Amino acid sequence: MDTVDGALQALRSKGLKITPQRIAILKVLQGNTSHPSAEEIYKKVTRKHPNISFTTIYNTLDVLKKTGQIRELIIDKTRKHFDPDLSPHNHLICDTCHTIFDIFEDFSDAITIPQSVSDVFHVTGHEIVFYGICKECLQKTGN
Amino acid sequence: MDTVDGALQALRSKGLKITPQRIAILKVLQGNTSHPSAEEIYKKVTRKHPNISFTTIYNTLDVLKKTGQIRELIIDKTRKHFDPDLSPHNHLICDTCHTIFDIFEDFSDAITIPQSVSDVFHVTGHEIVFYGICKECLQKTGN
DNA sequence: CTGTGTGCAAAACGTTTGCATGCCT
DNA sequence: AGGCATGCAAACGTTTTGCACACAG
Repeated sequence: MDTVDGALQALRSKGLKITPQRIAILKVLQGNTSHPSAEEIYKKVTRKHPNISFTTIYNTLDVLKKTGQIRELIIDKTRKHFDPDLSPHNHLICDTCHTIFDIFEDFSDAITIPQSVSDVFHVTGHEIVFYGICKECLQKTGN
Repeated sequence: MDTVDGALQALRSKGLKITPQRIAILKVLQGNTSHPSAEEIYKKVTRKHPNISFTTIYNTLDVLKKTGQIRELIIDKTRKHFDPDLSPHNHLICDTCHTIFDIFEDFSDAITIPQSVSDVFHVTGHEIVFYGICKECLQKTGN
């Protein structure tokens, strides 16, 4: 997604409804580069919207995913993460603190599927995940 | 891991114990290219070892992971999968049936971390996951 | 004999569901 | 008015934990 307004229009155009809860969730997501989990979104939304439920968070994330406005990341063993940045990019995840970072380098030139594979599998996309340790954790651990 | 015997020796050399349950689990894993989940391993082991518990499955998988004999795949939203093949390779996952396939093409030439990234993150490995639909599901869905 | 491994049951965890009510359009 | 959205509580599936007992070394 780009802007809250754009996202709202996308919802409206599909007959979906604009609610204060959805607006609040979209505000948290807009420009968010922290790859939040449902719980992180819940916590932030709760600050200004104390009565919101997890059901609504999950429902809205599902709607946004299905309308192609956010991406679900399968990177973390323990929970799902969401990324409002739809531009093609990849991720680094710290083995220690589990923070997810963006990497905008383009590797797509080399990622070509050989004929032998495309014969038996229709590839629609790919995701590269880098594992390692972030600077902060390196310093804490006494490199 | 390569062979059951090799894996057992690796355990022994670390003061860990060889039990019938561990042997049974290793037999299921040896040469297994189906990227089984804990439950799939449990089901297979149960055939010859009806009293084994899930605790032992998880415990053994954890031990094998920590001794570097199997790899845990973070690919599937709903459960963990394990891969005894430690050779560098990547995976395809079918969006429909969630089967995981291997792809042995080497993309590493192009996957170079730029200085700007390695300054703030120490990369130890990476994994490329391809998404799409496998041949079987394509045919069922009426392509 | 020591301590690691096992199996059971219960708990924990993130996520999903059923349902009555609420509210956007 | 109609139907989608909300919030609650309960259910779900996977994984983890506490504990007493068993057994490999």
